[in-house]
Amino acid sequence: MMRAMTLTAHDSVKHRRGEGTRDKFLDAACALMLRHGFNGTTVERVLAQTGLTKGAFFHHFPQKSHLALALIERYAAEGRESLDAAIRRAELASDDPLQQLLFLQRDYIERAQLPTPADAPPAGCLMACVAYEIEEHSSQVRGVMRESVEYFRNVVAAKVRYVMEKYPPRMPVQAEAVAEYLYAIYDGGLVLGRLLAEPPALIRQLQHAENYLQLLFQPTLQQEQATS
Amino acid sequence: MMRAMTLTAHDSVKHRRGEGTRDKFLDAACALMLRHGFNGTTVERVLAQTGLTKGAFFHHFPQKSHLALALIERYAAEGRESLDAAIRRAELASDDPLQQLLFLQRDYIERAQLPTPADAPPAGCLMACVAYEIEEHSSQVRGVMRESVEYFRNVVAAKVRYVMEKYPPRMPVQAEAVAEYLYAIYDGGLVLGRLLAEPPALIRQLQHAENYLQLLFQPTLQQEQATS
Amino acid sequence: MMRAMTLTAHDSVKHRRGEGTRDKFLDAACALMLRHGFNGTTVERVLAQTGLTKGAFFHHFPQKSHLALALIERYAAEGRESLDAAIRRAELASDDPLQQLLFLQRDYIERAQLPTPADAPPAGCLMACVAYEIEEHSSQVRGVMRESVEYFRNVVAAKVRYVMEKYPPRMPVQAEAVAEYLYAIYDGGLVLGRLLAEPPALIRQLQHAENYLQLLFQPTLQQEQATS
Amino acid sequence: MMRAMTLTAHDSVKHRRGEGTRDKFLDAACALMLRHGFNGTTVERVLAQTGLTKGAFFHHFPQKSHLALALIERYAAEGRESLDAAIRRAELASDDPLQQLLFLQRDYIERAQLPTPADAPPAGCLMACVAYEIEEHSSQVRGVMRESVEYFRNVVAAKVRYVMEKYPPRMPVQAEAVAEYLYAIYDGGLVLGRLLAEPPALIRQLQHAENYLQLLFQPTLQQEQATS
DNA sequence: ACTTACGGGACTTCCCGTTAAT
DNA sequence: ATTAACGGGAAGTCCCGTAAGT
Repeated sequence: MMRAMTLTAHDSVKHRRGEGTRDKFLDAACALMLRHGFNGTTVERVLAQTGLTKGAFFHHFPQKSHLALALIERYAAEGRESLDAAIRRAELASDDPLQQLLFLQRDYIERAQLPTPADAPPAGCLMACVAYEIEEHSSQVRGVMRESVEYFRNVVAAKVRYVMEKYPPRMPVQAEAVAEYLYAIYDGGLVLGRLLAEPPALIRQLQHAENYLQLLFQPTLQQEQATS
Repeated sequence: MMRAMTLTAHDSVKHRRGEGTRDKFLDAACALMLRHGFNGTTVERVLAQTGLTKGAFFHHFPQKSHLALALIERYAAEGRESLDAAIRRAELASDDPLQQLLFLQRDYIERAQLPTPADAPPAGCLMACVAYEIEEHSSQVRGVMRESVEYFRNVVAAKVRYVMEKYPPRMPVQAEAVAEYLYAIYDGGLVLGRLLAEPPALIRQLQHAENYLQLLFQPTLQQEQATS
Repeated sequence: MMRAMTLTAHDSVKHRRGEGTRDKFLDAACALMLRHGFNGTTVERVLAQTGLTKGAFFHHFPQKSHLALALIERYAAEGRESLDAAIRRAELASDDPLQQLLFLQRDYIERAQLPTPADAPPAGCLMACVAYEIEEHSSQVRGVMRESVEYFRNVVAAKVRYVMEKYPPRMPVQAEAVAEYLYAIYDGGLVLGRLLAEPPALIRQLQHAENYLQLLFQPTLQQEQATS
Repeated sequence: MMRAMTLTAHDSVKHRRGEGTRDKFLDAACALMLRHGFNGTTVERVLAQTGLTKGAFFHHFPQKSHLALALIERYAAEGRESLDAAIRRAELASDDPLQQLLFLQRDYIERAQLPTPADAPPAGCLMACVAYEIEEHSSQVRGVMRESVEYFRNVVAAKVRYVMEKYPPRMPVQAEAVAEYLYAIYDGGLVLGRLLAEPPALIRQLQHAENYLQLLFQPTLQQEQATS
């Protein structure tokens, strides 16, 4: 969640022989998951997508559940990196915490607007996908997902706290809850985009979240914002 | 979405022989879907839950996909009824469109707070569940889902338009987008509740949505609201 | 075997209520058998063809095997009647036994040449059909089939014996074997017609059989015959 | 058709791992087909016969229909080889085309007389078997069958043409039709053997076919032949 | 590291047959 | 006599996983 769906190959410098194969599996499985869910992503389908063979698959993932875990771990790591990078960009752009927070939100909006290849799977959150087949997965997978959300919440909540110190909110809110909310509206927007078969629905939700941040914290609220 | 998960038996007055059986299947399948997803909801599991037999299942649902369609159709119908009833309650409670809208939102919050049986599946939206296995499902299922969201959006947007006529929004917004937003934050909250394994997370999101409505439309904004 | 495939309704005078239904089942099952074999003729397919329901089927045939038996018995009875009628026609046409035998064979050829409706199943012998799934059937069914062949053989062999008394065969043959042979070439022709997807193949075989009878018995063999 | 049922193992010199398994399936399936037909030849029965597993079966035949095709293709290939070998033997035995043709026919008769193991399925033609469940099979299977018959017809017709050049037939016939006839009487004899539950019935039909060839072509017809 | 053959079980589908009701 | 709901099991397909081989 909260970052553009990037299925592009990793840029790891050192490729042990076979690392590429493993990533091919992860890339294919990720795309299939967003189309068919986890149980619908059969090993055979992954093999068909990659052109590799069963032996190769089970060499890298002794159990299919290992694939799910690796997928979620990679997805969580990408999410953290994506957040950290966006925070850095925001902090470079302004010294004011509110401007940084708004910059962060706009950054996510912009990335959500990037064009996607025609054959890309419908936009979606791999974790939400797993969350809706939750009892098919191990507690380890659930742990990674929870920690991933908590990481986002903690990092963003820290920023929100700075904002709240400087800009008293118009309504009583908690920093963690605001951070969570930004996560929730992103995932909610993705679901809505799928239900309506209309990916831009996500953008509209993210803009409401930006509105909310401004209404909550912006002291002088003139009509300087543009909304679609 | 946007309503408590009600798996209670139907109260239709007169059952043709076999209607009860069909509903038993739907009830069990609904609960299983929210735990395992559609592919994880094997017919065998449904039979184990209901104590019925394969013959009975196949009699009512010649293909397993027919179960998915029936499930989604029933869920959509319940959602519409739930919305219509909540709208009626809101209109009885006040004559002011903004108060009605806020009442509606609080109504959903209260229903989300109702205690659930210990063996209930984790809170979730059946449509979101299907949306994350989207390519396993027919276009008919997708159509029912889209129409269901559109119904919610249209009904709520009508109400929002009345609000906007009387209470000019502090930021430029569109009625449909606001209605959509209420849907999205509900589904996003459900996903978040699952990712954190913490169902009350949904409540916090719904309250932010209420905040947003107030900040947008309420002319005199004092500190009378409660936050968790 | 050895008669045109007649699937037309029976002309029984007295129809007890339900007799029509039973015959509908038999007609539909007969056509399906010649397309799909016995195991491929599922009860559901018969129901789809007839528009009747399962209860009606099992009312008339407590087991599916009863259908097979009824089918074979009806087919055997029709075969006997068909033979008896052809024999009568032959005996009316000439007093000479050889001419009668040749008339009989030409009668079968003519009936095999009758046009068939476009939606008729490919020409075939219901008994051959059953014979190729032989171990799926009861000994009772096998008995009816054997007796049916024996009836044909005995009736025709009697005629062949008269021929042999008057016209000593050019090669030593037995009356029963000649009768059998006429049966065999008919069924072989049907198989060939199916293998080549070319129904007229049957006619060519029947004409060879006629040739054989002439070569065996005809004292003065001039070139009065026409062959295709 | 027109050759003894040989289910003996292939004598290919070098087996890739797994070829033996595939042939085991084909051998077992062939025997079961002749007893139960294709639909009666369940995969489970094949497994019971071979002692192999479902996984192995599905590995070699992704669909059951692929088994049918493989079976028919192997059967057709064996039929061609069998015919070619018999033709070679006939051409070694005599220089006279008529003697060769008669030798060929007697060759088939002799092979049909070979004793069969007690547990062998009733004599039958795999193609006739499929032909009587024709609509259960793909057009590819039908094509292989038609080509198989055409091969036999063309090869034998070529020989018959030589005979006709040297020995003008007593009745006007076509070479192709005579070749077809030899095929038809073989398959008809097999059906008759099954209907009478009396395998030797086939031999009697084949001898009539031999008679026919002699009556048609043999210039001086003495009583040197033996009949059963 | 990667391949092919295989093992074996689960799942959907299909089918024969029964039963309660009319 | 005929229907719909249902029972229950078998069939074909699919799929995860193993293992021997290269």
